[in-house]
Amino acid sequence: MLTDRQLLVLKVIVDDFIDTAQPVGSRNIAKKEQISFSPATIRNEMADLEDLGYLEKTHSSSGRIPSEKGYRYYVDNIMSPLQLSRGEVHRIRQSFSERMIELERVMQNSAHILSELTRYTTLVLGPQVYETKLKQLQIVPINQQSAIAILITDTGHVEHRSFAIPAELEHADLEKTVNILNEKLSGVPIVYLSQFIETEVKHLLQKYTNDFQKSYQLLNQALFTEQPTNLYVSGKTNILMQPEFADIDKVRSLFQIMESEDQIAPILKSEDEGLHIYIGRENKIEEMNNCTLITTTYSLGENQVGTIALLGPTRMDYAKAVSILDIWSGQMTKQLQKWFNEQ
Amino acid sequence: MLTDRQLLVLKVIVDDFIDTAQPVGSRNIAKKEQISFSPATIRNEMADLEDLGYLEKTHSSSGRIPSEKGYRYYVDNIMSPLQLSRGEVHRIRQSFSERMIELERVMQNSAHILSELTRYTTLVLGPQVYETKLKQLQIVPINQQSAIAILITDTGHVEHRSFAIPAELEHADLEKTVNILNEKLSGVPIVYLSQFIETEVKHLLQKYTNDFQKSYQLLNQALFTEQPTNLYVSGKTNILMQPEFADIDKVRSLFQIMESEDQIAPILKSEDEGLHIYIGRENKIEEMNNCTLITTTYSLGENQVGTIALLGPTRMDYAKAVSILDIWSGQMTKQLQKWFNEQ
DNA sequence: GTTAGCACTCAGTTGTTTCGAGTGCTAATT
DNA sequence: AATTAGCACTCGAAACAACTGAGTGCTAAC
Repeated sequence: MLTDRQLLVLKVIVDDFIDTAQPVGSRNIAKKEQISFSPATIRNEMADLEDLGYLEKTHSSSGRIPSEKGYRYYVDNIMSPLQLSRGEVHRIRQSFSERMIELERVMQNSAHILSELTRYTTLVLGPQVYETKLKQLQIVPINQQSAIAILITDTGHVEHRSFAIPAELEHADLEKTVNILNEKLSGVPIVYLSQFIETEVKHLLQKYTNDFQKSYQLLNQALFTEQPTNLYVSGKTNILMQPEFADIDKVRSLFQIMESEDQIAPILKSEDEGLHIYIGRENKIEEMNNCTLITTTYSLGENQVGTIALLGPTRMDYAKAVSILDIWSGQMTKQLQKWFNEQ
Repeated sequence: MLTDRQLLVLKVIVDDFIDTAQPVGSRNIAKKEQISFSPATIRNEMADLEDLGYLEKTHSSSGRIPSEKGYRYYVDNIMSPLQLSRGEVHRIRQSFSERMIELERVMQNSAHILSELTRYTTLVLGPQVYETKLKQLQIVPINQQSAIAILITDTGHVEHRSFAIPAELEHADLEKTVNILNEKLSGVPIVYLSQFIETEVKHLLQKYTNDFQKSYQLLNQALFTEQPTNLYVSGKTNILMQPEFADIDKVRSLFQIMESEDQIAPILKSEDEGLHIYIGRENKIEEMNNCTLITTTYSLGENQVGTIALLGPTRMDYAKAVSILDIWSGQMTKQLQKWFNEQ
């Protein structure tokens, strides 16, 4: 267990390093008002903290920087949640003020605002697709050859896709197909759609339409295209502002990671809900080993869970980042509950 | 006027520098097969080319690099269009294979493919909004409180917006309003919409709906929101691969420019159609002064013109970039014509 | 237990030297 | 008259030494 003075020294070092990105020396610590003892004393304490693994030196006669363990301790035991400014809280609230029908807009907007407030990179992962259900399907003809399908899921995902109407499909068949689809498919989980169509819809189409082949083709074009993107990244450029990314190679590899949803999505999906902090090598992606990732979840309905995360250097303003995520996820969950009940 | 030999030397230097990003010395030039004279001769030619302003030295005893004037001469008089590989042409063609209903998808897809093929950054600017006309409007109710409006313009822009249905609006009124809107608004240029509504639609609504206020509110919510994004950027990360952007500060300022549509859009809108090359300081943005921007236009209907551009270092593979843009814009214009006539 | 004092360490900066790729000029060659 | 070999010269880059200063650890005094 650390003494009070060790705690204080550790806190001052972490705070200072978060601020300046420079190793902290005993002399500078002694200058702070909170500190009432001499550099020599601090040096002794620092030596002890280093032995315990909370601090590191960049070289034998440098000041100290926090180790990953040091950050961990700071985050778990020292850090006090920051009181956000009224303006900051307002901005977060604001992003929920529009009527929420499309979850996408809210997520995109949130990503933008959070990355502006924190100056870190924001990653938002939408709710898991395998749980979402089709709520409504509309097919709007545009002209003789084409139509637009509008899909709305119970998670507020709205999507339009345009597609060609199979040539020579009779108008009556088109109408019937749409009716059948609309009636039968609402409430069906997206992942079971194709299976469900085989077992429940196919025979109806065969029975009620004149040209089954064409109707079936229509249906497939309307419903099955690529999966919608589920990951929103905002503020990538903020990474460039951090001195730890002065090296272009690091930026390059990190940017490449962030461009592929496949690599990012798994690490955002944490096992359990709530706030998680992954400091340095605690996350599994090598290119991110000098970063910290703070994730938190928001929930929509029963099991539907999405994730929002902030990515910054390990030397991150933890207090602020955590406070902002907390407020956001609280607001988000509240809003979603309200919205979910309304439906 | 340059002699044939000067032309050859200039070409070899530009080609070599495009390839290696290193100043080119007389010795290395002499080694090339195309060259049948000694380093000393080349040195004399290089000195002349430098006097004429086509070449530069990085320091007094370095090899030569092309000046902006040198690139300009190369582009205007020396460069021969590159024969693209079958695979490359195929990839470009492919991006037009889907049925085109939504211009957005095509643009996004094109941006992606071109930045992959060239390894530069691609910027696509959609057709000017002030010329586009509303082609069709559909309002699809989702539940008691909300509906989705689908707007389709004659340029193939498809957009959906969700909005709240004003409380207590009668269903009959909703239907009537939609009908009136659909009937009256198609073909109206977007920018005149609000004016047109005042003069042509307002009195109809007053006449045929019970609660004019509510209907009018509905209409405004459905039609007037932010302007859709018109600029698609792809392959920003490619910039990081260029050795001229090893300096993080340059990357930073360039990325910041590219994030704001306001700054990029004006330089993409060139006065006249066809291909344009802006080498170095020929473009007006200071942060882009060591870049080359190659733009070309595509047209849709009569006056509707969009722009696509490739952004890379001044040391760009001009021949390839130009060929690729040429092919793309040809395909695009052809497809759009076909599509436009069909409608 | 705390702190002043001091020797020691090491990154970073500055100055010096060396190396080599490249030039420009002159004189010899074709 | 055009080309080329030869050579002195230039200058960036790399390698190395000297110097500086912020910082440490240890010891002895307070």
